[in-house]
Amino acid sequence: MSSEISLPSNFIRYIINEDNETGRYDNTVVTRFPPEPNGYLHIGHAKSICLNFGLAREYGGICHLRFDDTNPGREEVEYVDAIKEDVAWLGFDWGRHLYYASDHFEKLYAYAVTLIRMGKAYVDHLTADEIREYRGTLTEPGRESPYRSRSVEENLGLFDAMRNGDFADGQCVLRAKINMAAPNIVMRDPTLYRIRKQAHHRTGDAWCIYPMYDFAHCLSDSIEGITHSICTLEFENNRELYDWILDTLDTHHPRQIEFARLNLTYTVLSKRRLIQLVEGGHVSGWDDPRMPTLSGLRRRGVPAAAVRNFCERIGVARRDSTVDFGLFEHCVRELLNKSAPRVMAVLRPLKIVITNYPEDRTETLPAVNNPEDPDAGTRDIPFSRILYVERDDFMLDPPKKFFRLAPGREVRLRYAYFITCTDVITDEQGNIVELHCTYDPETRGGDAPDGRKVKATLHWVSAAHAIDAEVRLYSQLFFKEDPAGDDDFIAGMNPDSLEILSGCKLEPSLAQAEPGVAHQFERLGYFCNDGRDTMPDRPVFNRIVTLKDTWAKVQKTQGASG
RNA sequence: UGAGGGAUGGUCUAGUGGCAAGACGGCGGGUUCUGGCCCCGUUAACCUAGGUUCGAAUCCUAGUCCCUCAGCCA
Repeated sequence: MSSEISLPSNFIRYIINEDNETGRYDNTVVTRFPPEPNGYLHIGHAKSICLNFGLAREYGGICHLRFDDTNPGREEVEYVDAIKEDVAWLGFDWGRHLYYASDHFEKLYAYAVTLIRMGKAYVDHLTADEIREYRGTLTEPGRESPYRSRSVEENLGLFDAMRNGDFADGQCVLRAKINMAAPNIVMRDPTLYRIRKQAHHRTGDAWCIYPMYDFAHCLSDSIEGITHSICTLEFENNRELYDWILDTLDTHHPRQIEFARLNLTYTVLSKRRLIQLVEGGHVSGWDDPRMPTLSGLRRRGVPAAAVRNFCERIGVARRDSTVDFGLFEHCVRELLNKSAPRVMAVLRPLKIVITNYPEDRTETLPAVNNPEDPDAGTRDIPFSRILYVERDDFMLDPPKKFFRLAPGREVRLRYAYFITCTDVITDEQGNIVELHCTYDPETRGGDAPDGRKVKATLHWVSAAHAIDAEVRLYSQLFFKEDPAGDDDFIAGMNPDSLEILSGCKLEPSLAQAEPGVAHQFERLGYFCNDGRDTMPDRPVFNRIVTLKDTWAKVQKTQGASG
């Protein structure tokens, strides 16, 4: 933890510091990450996870993982398991502090009974539609339910009957008795319990009434001894009810603090839209490498540390904001540049024959594994007469700033020799099928004894030794910066977000590449073996992120001006 | 137009009455056996109008714009 750079503060730390100064929570910090197990975690959740676990660690406190499982109709163990896996992958440990709101059901029920006894809650037989009508509008007060003045005894009996299953779904609910004219609509006698005759993934058939979020969340926080209950901005209006319930019940009262959720350019982060992508078959699943889900990022090859760094960089505030996706890519590159071993791979092969190199000869040449990490050592790569280079690295009629291979031009093959292009072989249609080059034996290893310079260094692979692979190139799923702003956001999808390349040529060392471990394909980007689709005879690699490409930028401006 | 929030370079975030700072991006340069990394330089902001103050991004007043809320979802 000593390697941490000092970060700018944020408003939450101010609040905690203040609480520590006044001794409000006895100088302890207990936070929690409270996902509902009804979907997969995405990078927006990562912000919350890093915040909650990070603050707890920073202040010497603890952070609970609590599943907010109060709605049996939409929650499943599959999601519970996936969420645990994702949080652990991100690098956080909840230790023995794993909870479920459903753990607290019995206590929650007792609290509800207490509320009834205090005359602060009642069983309402209005239908859902009627409750909506009675609620009023943003500008008009609501009306009181005719069932609002039932006696405590009657309410006690009715609530007991609700629990016993004497009523059908929707027949009645338990409501808090607060104020139907409250300017904050959340306070107009909110529903506390509803009837759901459905099996719950943990409590089975033990219950047929389930607490609503507003009731379960504050009390779960209270029961678990949470001090700072950090949530997103849309719960701001609910804070008044959070406080009301805990004040009325006069029990441990955590402080709810809201922050702005993460938005990212060119991506959607709402659960609803993510589900649409999966169920509509627009992606291959929750862990499609183009998805902003943690499982997608993991499969793509993004290191957890890069996600954590990103979450630190973006900060925490109360204003709505949209982070440039470029910042995320920067964090991924920054980390991978330091850690990823370098290899050579040719994605779009162009055959090269070194005409003055002996046909039966093969030699091995040492290559640096990671210039950023001297301890990474070197490896040997085979060189022979027939090679592949990248098609993009040759141009018949190169423009001004193109430094790579062209007829008559000399370039360096990385860690190998200088070569000069002597002939361009084309087919009947005029397509370039191969290049003939000569090499300078004096330049072995990549330096010319006479000190002559060359403007480009190309990556290459020996044809006879290359591994064939499929490589998947990913780019943004959406064209628009704000895809969610469209009614039909599916129409805004980028049809070329996945490009599959086959017949790619990899250097032999990649035969041992472990799934999910990133390598830099020199001059191209960071890639990793896809653990799911790789077959023994057909490796599949995912592109995690490209390298920055100033040549592409030059090309773009040249294209724009001419 | 009820209530609750929010407005600082293109983007994100600091600032808590005393020189508006950092990161990403952009632009220019250096270095380089990766057009990568690294290094140097540069660009560019306090929503508006008043007020308090020696001094205001910060405090006060008024306004403008944006977000959230009318689930038996969370």
